[in-house]
Amino acid sequence: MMDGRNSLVLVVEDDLQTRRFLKVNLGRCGWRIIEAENGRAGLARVKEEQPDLIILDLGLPDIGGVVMVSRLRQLSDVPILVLSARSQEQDKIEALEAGADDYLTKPFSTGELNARLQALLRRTMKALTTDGVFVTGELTVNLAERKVFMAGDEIHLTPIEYRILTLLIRYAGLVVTHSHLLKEIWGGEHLHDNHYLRIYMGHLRHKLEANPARPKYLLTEIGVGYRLVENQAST
Amino acid sequence: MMDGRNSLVLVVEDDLQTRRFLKVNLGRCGWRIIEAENGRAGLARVKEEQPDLIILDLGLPDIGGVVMVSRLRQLSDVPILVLSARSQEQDKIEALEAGADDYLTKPFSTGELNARLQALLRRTMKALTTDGVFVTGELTVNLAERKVFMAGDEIHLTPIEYRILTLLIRYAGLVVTHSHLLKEIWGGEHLHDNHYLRIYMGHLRHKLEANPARPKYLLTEIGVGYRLVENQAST
DNA sequence: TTCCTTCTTTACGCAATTTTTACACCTATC
DNA sequence: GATAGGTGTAAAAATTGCGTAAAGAAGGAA
Repeated sequence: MMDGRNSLVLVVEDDLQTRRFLKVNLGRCGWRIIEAENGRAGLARVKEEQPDLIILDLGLPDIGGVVMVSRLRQLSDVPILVLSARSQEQDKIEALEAGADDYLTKPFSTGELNARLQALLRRTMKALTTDGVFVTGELTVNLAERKVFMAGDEIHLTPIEYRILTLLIRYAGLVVTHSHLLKEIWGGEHLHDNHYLRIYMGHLRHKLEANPARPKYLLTEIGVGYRLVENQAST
Repeated sequence: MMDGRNSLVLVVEDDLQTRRFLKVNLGRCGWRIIEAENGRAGLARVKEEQPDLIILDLGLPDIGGVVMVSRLRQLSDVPILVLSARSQEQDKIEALEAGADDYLTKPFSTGELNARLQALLRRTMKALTTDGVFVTGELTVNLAERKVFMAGDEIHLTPIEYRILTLLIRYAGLVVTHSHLLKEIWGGEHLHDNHYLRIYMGHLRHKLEANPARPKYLLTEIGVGYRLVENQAST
C-alpha cells in the first residue's frame, strides 16, 4: 500500500469527471482530499485549510494557469503538481517557471500520479528535516552532535562506520555505488575492493539492525551498492 | 487530437499513393508536411528546411536505403523513421544499424504511425523532461532510486535485467535491435548470440508481465529486436 | 610498557546471479 | 506434413558476489 496517509491534498479542477476520478483513486491510496472547482475557490481553500499538496489543472475557467501558480506561491510554499492537457505544452513550461514543482499530462494513470505525489512530498519533507537530524524508522542520527540512536539507545560508531552512514544518509533512499563509497571513504585507491565495504556494512548492521541477516535499513543492491531506507514510518 | 503541432515532417517516398496517404493523415493530426519523391531531392530538402523528423521509404529509385540513412546522418541528427515493405526485412535492420531510429512495415495504420512519430519526438525532448520516473501502464520505474514497481508492488531485478530494462526505457516506444542490446549489455563480443536476450527477456516478462506468453509491455520484433510499449495511460 | 580501540588482512561458507545446456514452440515455405 | 529459422521455457552447472568470523597490525592513552 502506498503511503499518503495524513496528507491533505487540494484538487483544483473544473472538470467534474476528472475531479471524481482523483477523489476516488487518491482516497483509495490513503490521501485526504479537498476540492475546488475554480481558481478563486482554490485560493480560498488554501488559506482556510493549508493543504500539504496541491493538484492544479491548467485550464481553469476563471484564472489562467500561470497566474494561478504565482498567486498560490504568494500564499505558501506548498508543492504544486500541475495537470495539463496535451494541447497545453507551452503553458506547462510556463507554469513550472512560475513555481510549480511537477506536472502531469492528461490522460495519466493512477500509478503515475501516486508516484509523483510521493516524490513531491518526500522532496519537501527532506528539506524540512535538514536541521541536522536524520530519522528513519527507529534510527535517529543527530548529525550536528555526531550521535546515533537506535530505538532510543545511543550507539557508538567508529569513524569509518560513521562516515559510511552519513554518506548513505546524504543519499537516503538512493543506491550508493560501491565505487562511490570506496572513493569517498578510502580515497581513489582500493577502487575495486568491495571487501572493506562488506565488512563495515556488516559492522553497521550488527550495531543498527535487530536482525543483521535480514536488514531493515541497510539494504544490499547486489552488484551495485548499498541503500539506506528512508521514510520508514515507524509502525 | 494528437499533438504534432509545429513539427515539420519530411516524407521521402517515391510512391505517389503512399505520399498522398501520409499527407492527408498526418495533416489531419496537425503535422506540417514537406515531400520529396527521391533520395536526391530528399537530401536537398533537409538542407533547405531542417525538418524535425524524417519518414524515409527504403525502396527509393535513386539511392539505396542504407546509403540514404547514412547520408542523412551526415547532415543532421534528425530522427528517422524508416518505411519498409515486407520483402525488405534485411534492409530495415541495416537501416537501423546505419542510424535510423525506428521502422514501420507497410501496410501500417495511421494510429501506429502517429504513435511512432510521437515516440521519436518525445525521445529527443526527453533529456529535458526526465524527472527520474518512467511510467507506462502499471509499470513504474524510478530511475533515480533504482526501483521498479508493477501494479504497486516493488519488483526486484538483477543487474542485467535492470540494465536491459533501462536501455529499453531510454528508447521507449521504439525498437531496440538485438545487436544494440547485446553491445550495450555484454560488450562487443557475443554480437550474434540472441540467446542471452531471449532468456533475460523471458525473466523480465516473468517478473513484469501478468501473462508472459502474451506480453503487454515487452514486445518482440521478430528478426529485429525488442520494444517497450510506452504511454499506456489508464485514464 | 600494557591495555584498548580501531583498522587491515585472511579465510571460508553461503546465496544470488550468470552462463551453459537442452528442448518445445510457432510460423512460413516447400 | 516435414523442415528450418527464429523464438520462448526450464533446468542444470559455473561463477561471482556477499556476509561472517577471527586473527594480526597500527595507533593512542594511561
